[in-house]
Amino acid sequence: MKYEFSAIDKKWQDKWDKKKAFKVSEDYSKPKYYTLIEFPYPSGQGLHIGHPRPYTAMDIVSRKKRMEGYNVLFPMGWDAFGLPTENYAIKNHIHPSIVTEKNIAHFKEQLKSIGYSFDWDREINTTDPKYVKWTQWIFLQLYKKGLAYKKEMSVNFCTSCKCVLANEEVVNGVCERCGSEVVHKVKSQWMLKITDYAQRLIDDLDGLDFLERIKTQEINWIGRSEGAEVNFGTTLGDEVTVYTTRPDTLFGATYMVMSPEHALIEKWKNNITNIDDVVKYQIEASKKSDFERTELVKDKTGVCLDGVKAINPVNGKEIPIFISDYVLATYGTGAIMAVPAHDERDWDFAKVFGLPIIEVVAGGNVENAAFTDVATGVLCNSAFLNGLEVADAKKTIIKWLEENGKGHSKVNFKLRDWVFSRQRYWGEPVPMVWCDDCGWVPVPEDQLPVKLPDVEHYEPTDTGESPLSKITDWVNTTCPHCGKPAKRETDTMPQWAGSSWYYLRYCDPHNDSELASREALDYWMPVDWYNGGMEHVTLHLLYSRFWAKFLYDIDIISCKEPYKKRTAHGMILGENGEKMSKSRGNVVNPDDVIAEYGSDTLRLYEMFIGDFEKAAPWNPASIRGCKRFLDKVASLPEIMKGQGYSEKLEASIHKLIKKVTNDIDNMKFNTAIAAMMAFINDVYEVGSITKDELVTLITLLNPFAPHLTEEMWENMGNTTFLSLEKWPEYDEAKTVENSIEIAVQINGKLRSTITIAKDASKDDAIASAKADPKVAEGIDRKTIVKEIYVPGRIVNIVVK
RNA sequence: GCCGAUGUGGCGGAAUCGGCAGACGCCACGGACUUAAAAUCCGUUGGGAAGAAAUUCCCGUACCGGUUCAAGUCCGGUCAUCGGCACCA
Repeated sequence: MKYEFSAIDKKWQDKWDKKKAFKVSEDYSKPKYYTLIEFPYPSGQGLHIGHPRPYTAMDIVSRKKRMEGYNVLFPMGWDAFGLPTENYAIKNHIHPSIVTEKNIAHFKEQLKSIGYSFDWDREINTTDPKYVKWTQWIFLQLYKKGLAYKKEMSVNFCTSCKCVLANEEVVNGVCERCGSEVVHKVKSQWMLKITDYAQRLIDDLDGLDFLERIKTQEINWIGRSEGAEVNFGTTLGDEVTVYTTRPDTLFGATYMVMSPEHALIEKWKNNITNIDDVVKYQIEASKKSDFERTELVKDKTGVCLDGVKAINPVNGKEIPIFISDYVLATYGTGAIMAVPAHDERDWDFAKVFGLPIIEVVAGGNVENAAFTDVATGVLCNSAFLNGLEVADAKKTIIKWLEENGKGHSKVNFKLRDWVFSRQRYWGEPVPMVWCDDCGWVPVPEDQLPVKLPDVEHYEPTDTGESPLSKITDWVNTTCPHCGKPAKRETDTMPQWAGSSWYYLRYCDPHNDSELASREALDYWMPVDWYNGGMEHVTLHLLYSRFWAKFLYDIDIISCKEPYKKRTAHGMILGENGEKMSKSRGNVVNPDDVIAEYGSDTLRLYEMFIGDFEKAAPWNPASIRGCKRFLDKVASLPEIMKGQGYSEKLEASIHKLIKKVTNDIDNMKFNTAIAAMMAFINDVYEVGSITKDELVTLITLLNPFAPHLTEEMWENMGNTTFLSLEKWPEYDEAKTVENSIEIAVQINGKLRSTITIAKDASKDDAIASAKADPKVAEGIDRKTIVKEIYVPGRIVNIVVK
C-alpha cells in the first residue's frame, strides 16, 4: 500500500508547530542533552540537498534522546552576514537586510517541510541588532584584555571581493570564497590575538571526543615547533636573531637569509653597496601573489647584501647575508641561519649561488642531497658537539647558547593572529571610535549595538576602504572619552564573528541584559554533540574554541571547551560522483524530492545513502527502495493480530531494539535502517505482526520517519505524540534465539553448518559437528590434532 | 614533500573481540497480475567448473609476503585514490 505522504507530512508538521511539541523545558533539574548542527548561511539558492544529511542525523539523535527522557536543546538559526547576500543586494539594488529576511523565510519553510524537531522559539539570527550587540560586546572585552589590536601589516587581499582575508580564508593561494587571486597589501587592520591561545588550543583537545582526523588537522594548522633563537653578530654591529629547529647544526651555517621585508635592511641601506639590486628584489617579491610564491617553489632566488656579514656566535666565522623570499617575514624572526648540508631548501639555494656546504651530521652524502635524518645522525665538524646524537647535541648547544647569552630555546607556532577587519558593508561594525586626542576609544557598552547605517549604496571601494567610510553622517561622531569630534571605525567584522559564540546564545536567546544568563549557560554548556563539515576545522571550529576559552577566562562561562564531541559528515555528490554545482548541472533540489517521495523518504534516504562520514553520490534509483520500505511499513496494520511479542519474532525484535539504539549512538544510521528493513522482511515471511511488535517498530522508526509513524500511532487509537513516547528497551538475554546455526570448518575451510542450542557446551557442539555427515566424511581416517569451539560462532576441527 | 584517511560484486555499501565475506538497498534477468504499461508481488543474482537434477568442487576483500586452527580484519612491504597542509627554517 502506498501511503499519502503529502497530506500526512503537512498535518503533523502543523500539529507539532501548534502544540509546540519540541519546546525545550526550562526545568534545569532534568538531565540535559545539547545537540548542535552548524547553522546555515541563508543563501538565495535555498536549501541544498547536502544540508539535510547532518540535519537529519542530528534530528534523529535529538529525537531519540528526547524519547529517552532527556531535556534536549536542538536549536536552529541563521549565520546571515556575508558576501553573497551583499553582492546580490548590490546587483539588484535591494538592501541586504531585506534579501536576508527573504532568504531566511525560504530556508525556514524548507526546513519545516522536512519535519525537524527544532525549538523554533529559540531561533537566532546573527544580523539581528539584538544579537550584534553581544558580538560587539565580546569584541570590546577582547579589546579591554589587549587581545584585539589594530596594526599596520601586510595582509591577504582578495582582488575580486576587494576585501582583506584571514590566513584561514586563503586556500592554495586563492580566495576561499570566490577563487580569485590573493595579493599582499599593507593595511591597518584589527587583529585578534589567537596566538596567545595556541598552546591551550592544542593541549585542551586532549580528552575531547573529537574525531581523530579533526584533532590532527587542528594541531597541524596550529603548527607547534620547538627550536632555538640564536643571536648572530654582524660586521655593522647590529645583532640579527634567527630561529631554527636545528640548533645542533650551528657549526654548519654557511650563510644567513633574511626575508625581503626585514627591518634591518632599511637601517643598513647606506652600507649595502648593491642597494639598488636589493631594492629591486624587494619590490619584485612584494608584487608576487601568494599563488605565484607557491608556484615557484623549486627555483630559489635572492640577492646577497654586499657590505655586511653575519658572525656565527659559536666560532666567530663571518658568513654572507642574503635576502630571499623563501624566508617568510611572518614566521619566527624573519631571518634564518642556512645549513645547506642538512636542510633541503638551504641546499637548493646553496647550489644556485655556489655556497659552501659543510657536513656537521654524519650519515648522509651532503654533496648529493641534504641529510635531514635526525634519528640516526651523529655530529661531526662541530667542536664540542662532535660524536653526539642529534637530540643530545640540541640540548648541549642550547645550554651553551644560554650560558653565553647567545640565544635560548624557543617554541614557535605557524598559527598567526586572526585578521578581524573586513572592508565590506554587510557585517557587524567594529565598535570603536578614533579620536585624534585619545586614540582608539571603545564605544561604551550601553551604546551597543552600533548599527549599520541605512543607506542606498554599499559597494566596496576601489581604494580597499570600507564602503562605510563614505557615509560621513555615520562616520562622524564624538569621542566617548573627551567629547570632541571623532570618527567611527568603518571596518566590519568577518563572517566568522557571529558563529564564534552562537552556541551560547541558544542557551538563552532572548536575554537583553547578558549574552546569556549564567544559569542557562551552566545548565546547557558544553554542547554534548556537535556535527559539522570538515571544511570548518581550521576556521569556525578553531575560532569558536578560541572565543569560548576567552569567555571562560573572563568568567562568562564555566567550561574550557565548548564542544564535548565533534563529528563530521561526508558530502553528498552529484549522480556522476562529482561535487554538486550549478555549472556541472548535477544539482538535486530537496523540494523536488519531497514533492515526489515525501519528507520521510528524503530523510530515510539521506541516512541510508552510505557511511555517514564519507562522501556519497546521489542515486535517484536507490531512493525508491526507501519509499518501498515505508510503503511496506504503512501496510503492516493489514496483517496485525495479537498482543505482546510473538514467539517467532521475540528474539528479532529485541535484537532490533539493540541494533537501532546502538547504531544511532554510533552514527551508523545506514545499518540501523538496514536492520529495520530486514525485520519487516522477517515479518512478511512470518505473515503477521502483533500490536506490540508494530508499536515497537514504529517507535524505533519514528526518529527517522516521524510523519508516517505519528500517523500510524494515531490510527492505532492514540491521542499523544509518538515523538514524545518512551524509547523501547531490550532484554539482552532475549536477543539470542534458543537454537543457533553455526559454521563447521575442517582445517579452517567451511564444510558444513549445524544447528545447536544457544548454550551448548564445547563437547556438545563438537559432537554435533562430528555427527554431521559431511564433517564425518572429512575427518574419516584422519588424526584429529585440535578441536576449537567459539561459542555461538564456529567449530573448527584440525586434522592431519 | 609532510600529515591523515580509504581501497570489498555491475552500483551505494554490510561484516562488535580475527570466527559462515557480500547483510540491507539499487540495478539487471526470469515469472505472476494486466488488453498493455506503470505500480505491486514471487524468484535468481561475486566469478569459474562439473552435473539431467538435488547438489558438489575451486577461486575470490588493491598487490606481494608473514603470523594464526582461522585474516577483509593483525604485522612488514608495494601500488592507487581522496582530504588537509605546504619554502613555517
